[in-house]
Amino acid sequence: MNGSVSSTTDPGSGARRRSAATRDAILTAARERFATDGYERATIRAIAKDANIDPSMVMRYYGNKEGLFAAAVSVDLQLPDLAALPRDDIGRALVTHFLSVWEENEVLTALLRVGVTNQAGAERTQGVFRDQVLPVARQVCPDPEQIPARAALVATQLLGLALTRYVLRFPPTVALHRDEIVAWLAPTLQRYLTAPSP
Amino acid sequence: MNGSVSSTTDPGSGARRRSAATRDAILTAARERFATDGYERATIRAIAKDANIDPSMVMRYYGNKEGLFAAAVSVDLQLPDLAALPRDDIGRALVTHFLSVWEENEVLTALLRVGVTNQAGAERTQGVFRDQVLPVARQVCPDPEQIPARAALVATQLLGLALTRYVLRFPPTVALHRDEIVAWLAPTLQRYLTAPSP
DNA sequence: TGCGTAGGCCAACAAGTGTTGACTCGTTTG
DNA sequence: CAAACGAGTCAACACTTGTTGGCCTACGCA
Repeated sequence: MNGSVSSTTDPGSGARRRSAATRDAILTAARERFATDGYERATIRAIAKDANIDPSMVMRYYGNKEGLFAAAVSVDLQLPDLAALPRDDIGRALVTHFLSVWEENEVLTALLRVGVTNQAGAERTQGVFRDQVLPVARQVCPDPEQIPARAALVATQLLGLALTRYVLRFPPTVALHRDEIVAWLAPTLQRYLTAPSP
Repeated sequence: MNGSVSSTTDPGSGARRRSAATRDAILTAARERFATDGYERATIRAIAKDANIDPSMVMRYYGNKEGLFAAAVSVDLQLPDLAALPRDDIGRALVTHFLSVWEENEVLTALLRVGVTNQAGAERTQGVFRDQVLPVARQVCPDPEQIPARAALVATQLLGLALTRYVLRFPPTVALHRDEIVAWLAPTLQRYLTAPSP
C-alpha cells in the first residue's frame, strides 16, 4: 500500500522515517474504519490489520483508542469568506462548498458516525460547529444576538443532507443530482442567514 | 412457537400474564437503551438489568439481539392527512407534528442512533421513510415524478433538526424554542413540497 | 393430590475487545 | 566494534459480549 520505505534512497535514515510512515498508515486506516463502522465497531485490531502492523503499535503511538480517534479525526471545513461574496450568493456558496468538502473527505462521515454514538465524538462535532460554522455566520448576520440560532438552522439543513445522503443512504436522497441539491437548498440557507426573522 | 397455548380464554391471573408483563418491561428497557446508547453499546445485560430479569429471558422471548431490536423499535409517525389541510398550512403542520412525535417517543431517537451505525437499522429507517413519508408527499405533489425528490428534501430538513437537537445536542439548536423552529422550518418544508421546481 | 408446563435464574461457554509486557532485530551512535 | 535505541512482533492478560443449557419453582389442570 504505502511502500518506498526502502533504505536504498534515504537521505535521512531508514528506521527514523519508517515510524512516520506507519503512523500515517494507521491514521488513514483509522479514518476509513471510523467512517464506515462508527466508533465501537471500528476495532483497533481491524485498523492495525488495514495498516499492516501489529495492534500494539497503535497503542504505542496513540496511547489508547480515544487518542487514536482524536488524532485521526480533525476537521477543517475550510469555509469560504462569506463577507467577500455578493450577499445573495452565500446560500449557494455554502451548499456547493459543503458538498465538495464532504465528498472528498471521509473524515466528516467518520465524525458524524462517531458523534451519534459516542459522547466525545458528539462534543467534537459541537466544537467544529462552534469554531468554524458560527464565525462564518457572524460575518453575514447583522444582529449578533441572532447568530447562534441562524447558524444552528443552517447546521440542521446541511447535516440532515449529509445524514440522509452519506450515512443512512436514502435512495431518493442519494439519487439527487448535485445541481438539484444546490438549487433547492441554497434558498433555504440564504433565508436562514439573511432573511428577517419571521 | 409462543402465544396463547391455553385453550380457555382465561382472564385468570398467575404466570400466564406475567410473561406478557416482563415482555413489555424488556421492550421498554430496550427502547430506552437503544435510544441513549445506540445498537452496539446497548448490551442485553444492561437491558435485562433495567427490566429486572435475567439476560437469558431476553433470548428466550426475542431469539437474539437483532430480534429484540426489531420487536422494540417499530415506528408509526401517525402523519396527518395533508390532503385535508389548506394547502398553505402543510409545512407548518408537518413541523409541529414532527416535533410532537419526536419528543414524546424515544423510539425515533433509538431508530436514528441505531441507523447510523447498524446496517439493519439504516434499512429500517429507510423503510419508515418509504412507507410513511413518501405516501404523504404523494398527497400533495402534483407531478408524481417529483415525489421522491421532494420527500427526500423534507427528510433532510427534519432529520437534520432531530439530529442536531436530540442526538448531537448542539446548544444553539437545543435552545431554539418550539415556535421559532416552526416559524423557520415551515416555509422550508412548504417550499420543498409545493413550490415549482427551481 | 399429583403432574406437566412454563417462567425465571444461575453458571458457563466461545468469541472478541482494549491493553500490556517481554522479546527480536536492524539501525544509529559513542 | 560494541552499546543504545527504537521499530515492530508475539503472546498473553483481564474483561465484556451474545448466547446456551440445566436447574428450580409455582401455577393450573387432571
